[in-house]
Amino acid sequence: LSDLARPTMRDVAALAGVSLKTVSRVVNGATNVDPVLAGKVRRAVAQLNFRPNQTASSLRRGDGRSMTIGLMLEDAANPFSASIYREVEDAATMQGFAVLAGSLDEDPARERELAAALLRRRVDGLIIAPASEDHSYLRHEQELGTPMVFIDRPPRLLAADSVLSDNREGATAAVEHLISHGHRRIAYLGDFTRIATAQERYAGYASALGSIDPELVAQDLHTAEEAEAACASLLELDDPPTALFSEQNLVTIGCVRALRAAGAQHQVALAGFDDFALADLLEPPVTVVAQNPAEIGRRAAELLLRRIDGDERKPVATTVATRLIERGSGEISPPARLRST
Amino acid sequence: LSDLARPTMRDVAALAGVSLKTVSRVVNGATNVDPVLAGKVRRAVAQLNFRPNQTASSLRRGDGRSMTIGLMLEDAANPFSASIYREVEDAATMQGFAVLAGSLDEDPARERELAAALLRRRVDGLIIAPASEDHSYLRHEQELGTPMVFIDRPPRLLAADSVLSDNREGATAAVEHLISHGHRRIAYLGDFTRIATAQERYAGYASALGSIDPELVAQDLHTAEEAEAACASLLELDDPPTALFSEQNLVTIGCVRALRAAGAQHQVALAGFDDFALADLLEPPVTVVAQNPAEIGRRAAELLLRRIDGDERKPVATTVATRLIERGSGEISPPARLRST
DNA sequence: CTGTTAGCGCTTTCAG
DNA sequence: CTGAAAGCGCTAACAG
Repeated sequence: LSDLARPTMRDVAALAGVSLKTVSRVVNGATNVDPVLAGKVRRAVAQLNFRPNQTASSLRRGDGRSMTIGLMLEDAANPFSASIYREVEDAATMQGFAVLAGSLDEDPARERELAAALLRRRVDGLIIAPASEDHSYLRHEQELGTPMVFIDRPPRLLAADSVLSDNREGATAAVEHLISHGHRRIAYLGDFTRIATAQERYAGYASALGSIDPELVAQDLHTAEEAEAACASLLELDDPPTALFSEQNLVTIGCVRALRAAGAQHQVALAGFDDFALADLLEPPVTVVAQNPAEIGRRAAELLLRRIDGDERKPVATTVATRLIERGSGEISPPARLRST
Repeated sequence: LSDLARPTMRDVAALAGVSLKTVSRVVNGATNVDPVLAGKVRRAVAQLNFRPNQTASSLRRGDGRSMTIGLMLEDAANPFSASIYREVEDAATMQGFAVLAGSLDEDPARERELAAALLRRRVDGLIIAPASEDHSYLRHEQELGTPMVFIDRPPRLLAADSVLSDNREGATAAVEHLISHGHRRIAYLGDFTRIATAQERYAGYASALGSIDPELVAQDLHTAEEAEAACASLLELDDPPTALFSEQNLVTIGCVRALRAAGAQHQVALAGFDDFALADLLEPPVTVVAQNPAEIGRRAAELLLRRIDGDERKPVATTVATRLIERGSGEISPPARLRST
């Protein structure tokens, strides 16, 4: 790997026998250039394998755009984040933007570090699935004109755009579905209570149920293993739940495992928040409230790009509907003696 | 969103009453600065909310590093790519690099466009899961000193580092496993024959089997739906296969569906290349040859970062082992009358 | 230890 | 339609 010097516009200009500015015009597709000179320039570009340095260009350019947007995800490896990533990428690419992304792993410190890293690189806008509960540290940046759209969870202590699932509504729908099948003892299994979406989904569970038996509530479950253990305990109660509402993907999977280990997968009903691959191939197939991460990603990207384009309306809060998908596990009835209605 | 001017080092220098260069020194953590002046500078930085412009810095800086690497994936939304992404991100972040990624969707044109977009942004290196079969277009860039590591599929017409699964070996192991359980009529279901990994895995299948019945080979299946249809046809043959070897994730899932639709999931054996979530929760659980995408991502990132650091050894080809995971579907025996050995 | 000068690669004036 | 000069925000090189 010899370190030759990378050709610059200067080199192209010299080879083509024109001025630097003419090269700049041709490279940027200006129309008012003598076709003869333009031809010479293009030939020189090809011969030298010249690649414009977009970072230098954006430094000098009037609008100062880097043509790059920042995307802060919970974890790029999880399917929810990954499908948001993909939609954002597609929308961005279509308009010539590249995507600089990173994962937060529920760590507020990581959120601030990543934001700083992206901002040092002068991204033109930010899409944030936040881990922290205080976004005031972004206010100055926002005032400087960097637009930001929050996804999955709302901004706190900052007025900004958001694109969120209707978490409360979706949870209520799932629990009401279980109630309509005759269940009264419905357990809640969910993630960290400090997570905004978990709070909302718990609120939806609570409001559908009216009164809550604290014995049936297991919170702060963050992995499938934790959920499996918690679920196993619930099933061993003297008066066990006849149905489970699981607040999150990994928790749902933990429940599936625990039910199966107890041989109860056809006795105890299960409805989970968030869909997952192959849910329809499990036995029984798993009933879920599906979010629409692709739609969230698309809407967020479109909104951000409009903001970058100069849209200065006040912040908008967009809600993306959830959808109950009945597959079997949520339509199991309780034992006859325990049936309500 | 008022468009105030973003503070620059000049502004910080003016407020702190020092020279621009002193600010630069403090911001870059130089030690040889009078603590009193450094304090003034830090106060000014905080007061103005100054953020260094890394793109300007890298323009001037000696090494010209953008502290950004480019990552070209098959599809950021699929779990294999997503887990590579995550490992690369972690390795990059640890050394202060950011990741600019994009998806190729098996489109060679998209590969070239994305490479160009990343190179315009002066990424310091490239990790490429290629879609094309000719990478000579990158030679000039490589000679200019941009290191590149190919993953999942090898570079073509270009000498470069690579980190690949042992596709052939893994396929052979899977098919030999089926043979050891008494199967002789083993079908192959796989993706586009132009994809290098599919070629390797087919070669592994062929070499394990010795002789091939073309009736049992279904290729160019790219979606679960196509695979399901192809699998259904195979099951309806006069002399149907007693076992299936599936070359790829989505194909495996198509097979699972087809087997289930035919009620044959406990009669016909199935071994798939590439693991997937919940494979162990299906009925029967699916036997696979697992790749190790995390390991591929980690190795590729480490290698690339070493190259960026100046390592100029000649290209190395790294192989990451696969692992046969016996879960049940691959251990089904053929009907007695058809049993070999 | 600090400041001045030059200039990274490019685009913006603004004059020819 | 073209080019020369200036400068984006920052750091290298050198002088004080």
